[in-house]
Amino acid sequence: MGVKERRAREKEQLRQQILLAARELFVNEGYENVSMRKIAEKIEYSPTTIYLYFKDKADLLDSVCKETLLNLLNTLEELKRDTSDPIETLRKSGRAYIEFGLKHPQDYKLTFVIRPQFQKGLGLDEGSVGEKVFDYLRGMVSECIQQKILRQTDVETTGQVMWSAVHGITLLLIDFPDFPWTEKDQLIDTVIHTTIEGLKA
Amino acid sequence: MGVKERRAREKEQLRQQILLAARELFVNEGYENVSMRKIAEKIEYSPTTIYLYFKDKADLLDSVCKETLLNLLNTLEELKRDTSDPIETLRKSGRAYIEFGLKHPQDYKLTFVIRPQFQKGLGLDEGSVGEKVFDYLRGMVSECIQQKILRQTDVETTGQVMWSAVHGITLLLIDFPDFPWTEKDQLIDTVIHTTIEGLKA
DNA sequence: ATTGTATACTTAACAGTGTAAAGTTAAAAA
DNA sequence: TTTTTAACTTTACACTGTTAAGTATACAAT
Repeated sequence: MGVKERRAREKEQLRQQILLAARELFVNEGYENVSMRKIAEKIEYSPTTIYLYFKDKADLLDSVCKETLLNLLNTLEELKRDTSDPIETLRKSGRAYIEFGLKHPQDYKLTFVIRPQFQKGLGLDEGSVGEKVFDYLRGMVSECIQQKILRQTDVETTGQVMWSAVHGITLLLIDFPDFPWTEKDQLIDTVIHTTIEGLKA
Repeated sequence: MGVKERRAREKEQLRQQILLAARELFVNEGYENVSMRKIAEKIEYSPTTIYLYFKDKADLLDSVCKETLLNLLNTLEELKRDTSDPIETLRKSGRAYIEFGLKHPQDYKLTFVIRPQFQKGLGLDEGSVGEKVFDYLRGMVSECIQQKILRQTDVETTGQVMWSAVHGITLLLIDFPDFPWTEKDQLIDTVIHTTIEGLKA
């Protein structure tokens, strides 16, 4: 009876092993430079074995990105408990989002730039992790508006403006590391501060 | 005597032909899905001929992006003449930038996302077109600050915040077309308005 | 205990990739 | 008319994602 369960466990284990190897390679070498054969070599299985666990390379990417989103969500949610001032929470969340991107630049690009190129269906579908991340943002913004801290415009727009701000600075800092940015921390703070102030006005 | 010049002209012509074919294919099929053989087929030359004109595929991409930046720069500079109110110019330029990105989404991604992945040296080097685009932005911001319309902080940071705002919303709108954005035009206006107001405060 | 069957994995193969090296042809220079 | 140079092509290599067919092992049924 327990045999079947053990088998299932072993299968899941290999699945995780593949996922881990894929993530490491994607992050270190870049999605395009990682071949199925490289992943296979790393886990010491034949290349085609991967196809027993994932539909194709894009599906593998998909799963890696889902994990990344989960990590991001956890990072953000840990934060929420701390303060009760909603605007402070918003500010901190913005910083945490950007720092997450800068700490895991490849994961961030994989999730928010590379993946959309392959999967038009953005992974923000109903019930997805992506949607939960945006729900988190929506909740924060909503609180700020309720407390009349932000100009009472609709929650959606406000949230989207906020997202676009942190997304923009994150990607620029990742993609153009040699650009003569002003001091990084100060720049990030200014972006967040500017956006929030602008949303108040 | 004129022979050599005619030859040079013909060479340049083929170079342009390759560039045109590459751009069209990149834009329509995506950089990764375009092979040197496809480009060659389009111009009716053998694949390796391209290598007589461009170092490799990345170099081809490089040249395409340079053109894109030139187009962007022209679009922006045509705009500057119109108004004398610097803040209005800034607002219009922001809109123009975003609209350029949305009108040519593939070109935009090629230039600001794909290319940096291959060429670490961002094409914002001294004397480059990329630098000129940022110079344009710097100039506008500088005027606004001189007229004390924007909070007197340093020009660089202000410009970078502005860039990050327009870059962010542009990429999000391109990459997540199925996301439930609020009305697009209004969202874009809000992003620009928010950022500028935030920079004033 | 022996047979049949499903499961997990591998081998072989296909059509395609970027690109280097060598070969070809035709025009210009000597 | 011969030699040199320039423009282009052919061939080839090592690699890619992925499909189809093959194999071996563990389980179930007789």
